[in-house]
Amino acid sequence: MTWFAERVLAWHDGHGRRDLPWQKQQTPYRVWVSEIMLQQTQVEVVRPYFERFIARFPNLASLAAADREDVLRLWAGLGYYARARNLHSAARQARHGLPDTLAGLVALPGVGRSTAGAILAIAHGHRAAILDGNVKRALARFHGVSGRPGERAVEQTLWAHADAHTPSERPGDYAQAIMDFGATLCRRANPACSICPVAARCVARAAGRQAELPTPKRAKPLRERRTRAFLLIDPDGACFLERRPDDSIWGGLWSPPERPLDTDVAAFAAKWNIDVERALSPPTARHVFTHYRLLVTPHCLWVRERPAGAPTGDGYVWHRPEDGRKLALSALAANLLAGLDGGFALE
DNA sequence: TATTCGTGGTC
DNA sequence: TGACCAAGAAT
Repeated sequence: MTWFAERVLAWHDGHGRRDLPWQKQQTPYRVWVSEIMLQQTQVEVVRPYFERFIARFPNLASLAAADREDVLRLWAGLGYYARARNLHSAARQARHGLPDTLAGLVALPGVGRSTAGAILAIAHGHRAAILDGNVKRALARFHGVSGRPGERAVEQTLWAHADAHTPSERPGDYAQAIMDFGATLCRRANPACSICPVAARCVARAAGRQAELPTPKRAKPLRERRTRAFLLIDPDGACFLERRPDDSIWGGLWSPPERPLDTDVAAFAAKWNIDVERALSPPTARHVFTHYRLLVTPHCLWVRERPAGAPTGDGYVWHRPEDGRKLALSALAANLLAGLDGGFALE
């Protein structure tokens, strides 16, 4: 075992997080679900979603037998909904048991090399490397790897370091140790070098380059999309929703209909002023109803404020040009139900 | 290789 | 408070 792995593992044994929900019964199914939820998502955000999901779908068979709608409902609010769609699809593909090889796991939708490695190491005890954002940051600093992760050469170098440090003893514990180490000590900002178990041989630490590594992505210009939301409210205050296409944002979830700015409002209203489905608890539930009044968001801008390279960041925000007030679309319908001004939150 | 996908944490 | 990004994968 390398000095680095030994030190990180020892640190985790004494100070790491070892009582997380998915660390209790480390079955392939539970590890798989947790690793998918944890993609680009912090531990404390995942925790309640994991508990609810496992309570409802305790094993592979129950998930495979579930309706996709129910899977998405449990995922609502967690983001990156392709993960839920892929998870459900993969459960049906592997209905009789998850693969226990790298190639078999990577063949499942939503499972890449790093997630497959985590499942193999944690659930099966195989010597498999992982390379998530935490590991990239820790290894880039420890070995002084310059260059943006994303460049082929940098990626290859980091994978090589990750593999070299992965021990044949306790590979699952090491996988969780190195991720926890990156998340809690070798943080992006304010790394805890003073108590770091590997600071003595850290290249970045010796050179005072902790803040420079890993090399940050290039900042990119803002983009903007303009669309219009159609908010149909029935006499009870329920809001009409429709299911979004899988390949769009919030794919598979329910939201107020979204159309181009030049959409014919009258035609749209005529089309929907019949029996349609409504939702009492947007954006996922459906009910049948008949009469709606149509509210059209006034010159709403659907603005992508995030710089590309920083995934979604400030998110998708509805702006009202008159006063600049803004609100996430996910809260728009809820505010309409509450009788707030045009769906925009009031101070 | 670059973009897209989301919500919330952090400074 | 806006900017950046987190237990990545798909396209």
